[in-house]
Amino acid sequence: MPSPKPKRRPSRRAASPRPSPKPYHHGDLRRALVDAALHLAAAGAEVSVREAARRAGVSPGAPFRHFPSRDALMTAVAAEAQRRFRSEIEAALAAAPSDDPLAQIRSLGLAYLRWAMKNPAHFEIISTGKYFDHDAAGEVSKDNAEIIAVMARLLGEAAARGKLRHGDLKRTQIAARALVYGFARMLIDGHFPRWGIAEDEVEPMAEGIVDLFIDGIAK
Amino acid sequence: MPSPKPKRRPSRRAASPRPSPKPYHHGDLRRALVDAALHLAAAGAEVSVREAARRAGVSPGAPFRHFPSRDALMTAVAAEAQRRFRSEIEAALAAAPSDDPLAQIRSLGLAYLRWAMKNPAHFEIISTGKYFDHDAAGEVSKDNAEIIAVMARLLGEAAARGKLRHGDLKRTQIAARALVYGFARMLIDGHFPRWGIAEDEVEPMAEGIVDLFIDGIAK
DNA sequence: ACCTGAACACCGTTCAAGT
DNA sequence: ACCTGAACACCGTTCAAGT
Repeated sequence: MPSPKPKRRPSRRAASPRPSPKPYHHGDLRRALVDAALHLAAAGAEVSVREAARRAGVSPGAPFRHFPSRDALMTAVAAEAQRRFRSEIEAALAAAPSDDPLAQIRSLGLAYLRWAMKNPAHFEIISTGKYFDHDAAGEVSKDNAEIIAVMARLLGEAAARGKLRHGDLKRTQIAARALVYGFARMLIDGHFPRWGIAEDEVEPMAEGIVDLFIDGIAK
Repeated sequence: MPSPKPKRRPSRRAASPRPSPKPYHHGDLRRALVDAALHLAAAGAEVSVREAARRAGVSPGAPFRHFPSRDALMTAVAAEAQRRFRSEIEAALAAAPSDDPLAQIRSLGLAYLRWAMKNPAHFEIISTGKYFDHDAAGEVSKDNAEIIAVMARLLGEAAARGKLRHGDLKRTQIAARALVYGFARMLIDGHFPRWGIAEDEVEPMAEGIVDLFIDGIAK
């Protein structure tokens, strides 16, 4: 991952000869904290408010001017990750043949798994229910609901064309989601070594289970 | 869950007239700490070494005489939970028709999901890769490997009788595990409300996806 | 308006000292 | 042999005080 280094943004107007190394007003501390948290997570570290503050060059109390709690920060981080996740999935769907719903479902599943494999820590932040207990996380829910809606539409089209063996679309959709969610989670939770699956076998296996599932539901 | 209350075991030899309310030697502090942690988790609380020590009536440093770290305590907790999980699954398998591998696989899947639904916090402790990073957790791995082996045997039998559509048994097994793991995790991570699945719809849905999957792999 | 820095109540963990 | 209790370095969070 090419880590976009902490951008020292030019101060808002005329830059003073020597830009102060620790400006009193940060400019966009909120954004800097979210970025720091994303980098911490991607590096495999625990995300702490204090460490994010350190990375942003501010005092331990400063983040609480922008987020009422650690959970609120993590919710913002999750929203950003979910946004990236969704946009990658939509790109994959756009590249798939638009007249074949099962092929589109396959693309959706593969894009889902590929993103999770490339961004395991961010996937975990999106997935785990530790933050935003209710669905107070409007943005996260919205982006997720969008993916759910796309999948529902694709399943509906497939059913309309007589391509599905099973009539209960909701059940089919939950099973599909459980499959990819479970695979991604097993990866993140470190189960594959115990299953004798080496790192370079994960991606082919991901493809394999998507195909196996689609074969199973297709008529 | 009938909480087995912290057993005040009789002091080792002749009990003094009034048993001291806070005995200096605990008897089995290790066990008491694991039990406390299991109860804390089941109650939805964070498991902390200090809180477990408090529950066991000892000082904050005492647990470290029995566990080198918090992770070591959690590993012991996970081992106990995994043991219970495995024994419930084996009971369910024993009750299923022994001459029908697909029916046994169905029983296995349902027992897996039922235990996870009844013991979400314990399932999470077993599943999450935060503790016992490698497979240093001998007991957990052994009990889990046992379940994996049973499933592999059942799939092998089903294939030998020509009951499977797909020849790649490993792939089929990973897909099956990802399905139940993902369903359990979605429950724990709190995703079902966002999917419009109420609490009393979870169990039928669990059955539904197991049946759908087995239909998909059966010939 | 935004940030500092000290403070508080929590953790995990260590270690001398007690019994 | 096992536990206490103080200590240390961390957290999240609050709040007066600074600019």
